[in-house]
This record gives sequence, C-alpha cells and structure tokens, in this order.
Amino acid sequence: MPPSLTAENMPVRPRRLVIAGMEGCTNCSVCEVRANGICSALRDDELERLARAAVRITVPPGHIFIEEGSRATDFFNITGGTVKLFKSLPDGRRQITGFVSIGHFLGLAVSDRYAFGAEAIDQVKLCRFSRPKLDSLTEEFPRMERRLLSEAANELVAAQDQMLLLGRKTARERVSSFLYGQLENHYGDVIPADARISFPMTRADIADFLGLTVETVSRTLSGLRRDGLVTMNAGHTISVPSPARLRAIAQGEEG
Amino acid sequence: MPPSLTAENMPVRPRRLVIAGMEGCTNCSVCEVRANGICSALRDDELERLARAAVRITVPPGHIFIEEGSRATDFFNITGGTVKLFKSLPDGRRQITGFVSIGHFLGLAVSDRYAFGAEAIDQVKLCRFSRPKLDSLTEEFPRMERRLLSEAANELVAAQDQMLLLGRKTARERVSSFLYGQLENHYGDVIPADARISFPMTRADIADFLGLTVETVSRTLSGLRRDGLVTMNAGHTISVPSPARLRAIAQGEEG
DNA sequence: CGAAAGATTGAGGTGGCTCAAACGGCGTGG
DNA sequence: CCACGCCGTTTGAGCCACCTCAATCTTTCG
Repeated sequence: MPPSLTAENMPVRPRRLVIAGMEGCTNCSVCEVRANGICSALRDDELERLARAAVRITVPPGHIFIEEGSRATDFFNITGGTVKLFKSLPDGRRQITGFVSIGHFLGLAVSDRYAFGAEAIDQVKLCRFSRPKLDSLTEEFPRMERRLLSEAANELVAAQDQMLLLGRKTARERVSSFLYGQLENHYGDVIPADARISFPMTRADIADFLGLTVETVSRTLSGLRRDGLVTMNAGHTISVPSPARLRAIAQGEEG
Repeated sequence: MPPSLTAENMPVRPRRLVIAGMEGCTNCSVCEVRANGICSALRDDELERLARAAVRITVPPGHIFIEEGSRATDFFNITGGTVKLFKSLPDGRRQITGFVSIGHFLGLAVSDRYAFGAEAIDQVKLCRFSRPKLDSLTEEFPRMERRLLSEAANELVAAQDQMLLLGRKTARERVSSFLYGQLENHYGDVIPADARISFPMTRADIADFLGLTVETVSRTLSGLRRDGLVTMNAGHTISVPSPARLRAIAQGEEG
C-alpha cells in the first residue's frame, strides 16, 4: 500500500502514475488518481464512503460509452487512458470538443440528457458514479463540490481558448496550438527545449478537434516539419526543438 | 456530474423582469434579478449579508470593464443590459465567446487573471463583488456554490455548442443558429410562429461571435431574407415566420 | 505475410475573405 | 430645418486558404 497521499505533498499536474492490476479495486484511498481526481478534495474517512458509490470499469479503444443525447444517469472520473468528447450534426459532421485523460471528470449535464458523446481513444479506465449517489455525496462533502466547480472553471477557460482557435486561427496556428497544448499536458508549465510528445489520437481526431480536414492537418504538419519546427519520429510521436517558436505561431505572433 | 443538476433545480430561462429606478438600491431582497441571479439560491436573511458585499455599478455602451489578462479582483452579476465576452490575438483578430445578460454571473477565473475581456454593448448594470468577499460568501452559503456550479455547467454546454458551430457549420447555419438562439433567449422553450427578435449587437459583433466577417454575415442575412426565412424591420429587429425551419437550418438538416 | 486502416501527397474546386464602393440612419451644427 | 459627417450596413468583384476527390504510401495487426 502506497503512503497516504494528501493534496499538499502531491504535484498539481496529472502524472502518468498508473498502477497495474487495480481493476477490481474499490479502495479509493490507494486510487491512482487520488492526487488529481475529484477525490483529491476529500479526507481518508470521506473516501471510504465515496468508494461504496464508485464502480471501476474498463472501456476498449473505439468504444462509445456516452451516447449523445442519452439519459445522463452516470458521472465518471477518468483513471487511465484518453477519451474524446464530441458533438455531431445529422449529416455526420463531427466536432471534438475536448480530450480528457487521467484525473478529469466527465458527465456534467445541464438537463437529464448528455449534450455530448464520449469515446475511448485507447484503453480507458474510469470510476463510475450514479448521479443520485453523486448528488448525495456532494451534499455531504461541500469540498467536493468546490473541486467540481474549479474543474468546471478550468474547462470553461479551455473552451474559450478553443473558440478563439476555431473562429479565428489559421490551419498552421491551429495545429501548432494543438501540439503546444500536448506539450503543456505532458510537461506542465516548464517545457524544455527539444521536447517530445506522444499522443494517442489519429489525424482524423486532430482534424475534428481543430475544425479542419485530415488532409489539411497532414499537409500542415508536413509544412511545420519542412520549416524545422517539428520532427516526426513516428506518426504519433513528435519532437519539438523550440517550443517557444511553436508557441509563438500558435498565438498568432508570426508574420 | 454536478450534484443536483437535475431538471428540477436547474435555473429557468432569464426573464425580462426589470424593475425601474433601482439604481441606488442595495437591498438584494428586492433586486430585479432575484429570480435568476446567483442570489436566487439564498434565503432572505442570507441576502442581507450578500448586500453588504455587493456594489452596484453602471457601465456605458462600448466600455470595456474587464481587460483581458488583468488581475481578477472582482466577480460580477449582471442586472441589466448585454455584455460581450471576448478573446483576442495580438494582431487584432477577435473572437466573441458569448453574450451575457440579466441574471448571469461573470468573472469566474482559474488563475489570478481574467482569461477574457468584457465589454458593455448597451447600458449595462451589474453587481460587483470583490473576490475575497465572494470566497467567504460561498464558504458561508454552500447553496450559492451549487448555484455557481450549475451556471458553469450551463456555460459549458453552450460553449460546446459554439465549438460545433465554429468548427463545422456553414455561414448559413451559423447565422441561423445565432438567430434561433436569440429567439430562445427571448421566448424560452416555446417559440411561437411569426416570432420577433430585437438584439443590441452590431453585425461586427455577430461576425466575431460566429467566426465570420461582417460582409458574410450581411450577405447571409440577405440570403435568408431572399428565401423568406426572415424579414428585417430594422437592422436590429428581425421577424421569423417559421422558427422551426430556421432551427432545421441551424442544425444542418437542410439539403 | 497480407488486409485494412491510417497517413501523405497531388490536382482542382469553392465558400468565405479581402478590397472597394455605395447606401442609410442619426446626431450635430450651421 | 437642412446639410454634413460618422458609423454601421449592404452589395459587388476578385482571390485564396482550405476543402474535395483521388491515388499512393505506411503502419498496424491478425
């Protein structure tokens, strides 16, 4: 059993700390996302009550575990893997509104139905809470509600950034923004020169996230490579010699 | 996700319930947004404490009262008028992330700085709370925190809709979505045939909201008029004979 | 090793942008 | 009361960034 992890002695950024063989575990005090999940706001004794409300499940790649417009019966906390959230139009056009991974919650709904769909990109592990259970839990633990509010505020800021991207940025700026965002996810606020990213999403996912086509994403990446801004080891692993230059492009600071 | 974010306790649509001559009033129990503002979650005795923390101010049209990136010292509740929220790029490109009016809050920030700017479109009235004051208030009134969470959840849903619009909709669909949204704001869920909207924002505002240019917005409106979908009385007042058809276009259901 | 999915590249088309001009309402001042 | 100027809106003409369609190449995985 790992030492007790409190909010104070843990870093803020998500870690790739994934403990194998936890599938059947319902003891939240040793949960791998204790440090970042919604549970991070709780004390050990409170966690025990939480554990009874949570069910840990595993979702295979490509599986849609939240259907757009279906009844919002559950609430999820991601404990491993990466999920894409999306909205679609009747003719199949799709917009990915965000990628969420370890430590983040999922299932905030205004009405009794989900306004978005959720699909596992790779093998995804998550904690499921039934909505009524969660309601009574937040009732009991105000600190958890505060945690949810701060998480929602974060999502809102990210959503506003994405609106600026989708409404006003060029393809080159969008792709650079995406790559830089991946760098931030991985390294936090201090990104070293010659950084490397590895991400699970396909070009099609990236295109649907950036409001572009696969071809444009591919061409734009090739362009960045030609300009020495990135080097591509494999399709899903990219090196960035100068993150600062990439950031400048992402923010529209280049000629 | 949110605790009680069930249909029953969700905020209803904003009402045009505006009581004149309240400018100097600091008694929240008779406040015109009592029904929809963040205060709506509070009892009368709690409101009295709230009143001491609030300052009512008036902002003239065109005035930017939140500067992008400035210190997030205050939190606002809009009691009259319409505000545009925006983000900009260094070269002046601008994206309006939302229009907020009576009853909505403003100023939720993740860091110690605002990630967006806010500008009054018409004459705007608002309640200002200092951040520390608000913090102690939410500490004291958990119900208020819950209210903020539900409001944030609503904003998040709207933001996701807007991302779909910006990333995947045509100009015609975007303009139709905007107009239909205005109808919803005004009428709520039940929109009568032959509905009329009147909005304060200029074509430039609409363009920056929809990720288009002024010219495209204008041309698209002309197109909708040519097709009998809208009739324009004055530039800022538009009639919609068949809201259902407009909605169909907005959602990409037309050929 | 082979099939299928994903990624890249090319050629050509187009929706929305840019540049430009004209129009209209409204407040101001003569 | 009208002339003027300002600002927002509309309309036109031409262009370009990104999309569409299509072929080829690469990676993945049974």
